[in-house]
Amino acid sequence: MPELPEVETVARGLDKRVAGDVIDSVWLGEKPEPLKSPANEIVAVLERSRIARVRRVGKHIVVDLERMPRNGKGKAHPHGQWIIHLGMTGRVQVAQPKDELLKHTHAVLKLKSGRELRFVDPRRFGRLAVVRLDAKMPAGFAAPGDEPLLADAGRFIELFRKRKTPIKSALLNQGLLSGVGNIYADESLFRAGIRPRRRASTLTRDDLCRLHAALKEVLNEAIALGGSSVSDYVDADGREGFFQLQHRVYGREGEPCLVCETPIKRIVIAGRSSHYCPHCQR
DNA sequence: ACTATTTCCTGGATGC
DNA sequence: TGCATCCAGGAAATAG
Repeated sequence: MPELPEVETVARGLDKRVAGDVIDSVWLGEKPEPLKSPANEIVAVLERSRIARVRRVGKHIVVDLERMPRNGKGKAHPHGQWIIHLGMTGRVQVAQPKDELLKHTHAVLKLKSGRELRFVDPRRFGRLAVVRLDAKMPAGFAAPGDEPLLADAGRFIELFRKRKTPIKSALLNQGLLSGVGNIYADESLFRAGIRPRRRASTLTRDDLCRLHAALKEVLNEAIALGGSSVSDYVDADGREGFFQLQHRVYGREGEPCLVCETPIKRIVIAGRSSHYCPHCQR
């Protein structure tokens, strides 16, 4: 499932492949479409726009769009953004028109280069939206929380120290940090030696410092390996990531802890399965 | 202002 | 083999 490292991988892959291309036309699937903006608004912002850049913000893919001046001369100017949230099973494909249309394809963008960008999402948890860059929204889309890789230890402590909720829930709260999901929350808590049910406010500054370091470490390692391919995640080129091979607790219920051989436990916190080592994590 | 719970959605796994 | 049921989970909505 796409969390920060997977979305980063997809965004980098898309940027490499489609930056500079122009969106000629847009097809959106039948209702109910997984949209956040009205369909006509999405079409209006995307069509005839040039893709300046594709990047990640939190768990969102942000496609920065430009328009040429009406007379076609002069410099392109920032115009809007296409925001993609992959949800659980969302994928963005770069395809050729002759390529078979996958079931659950909800959007197809025809590009000037002849290729197509396709949004496919069987489970429909993904969302598409557009932002117009204007006086009301000059800076465009912003995630509600801090970027985990940019927040320093002081900021990290400030975000969590007063929360009475379990630290696992706090890590998943996108309003605090944007981009951490179930896998990387569990993996960072294991590396920091902290039980997922511990109330955030009971953690010492040292605990939070260790967690901050562990989270950055695990996210960076995962990005380096192209993310985790569990469920059906693949990147923009259809390649799987390899970080699932590095998982120490996620999905390992009953298997021996890699440090002390105690069986890994699975509990449910806020409706999410949470994996930890009862011996190594306190 | 927080926190906890429910809901959305479908494919794959499981059980009888 | 076939059908029913359960489960996965990000985030919005709802309830407390």
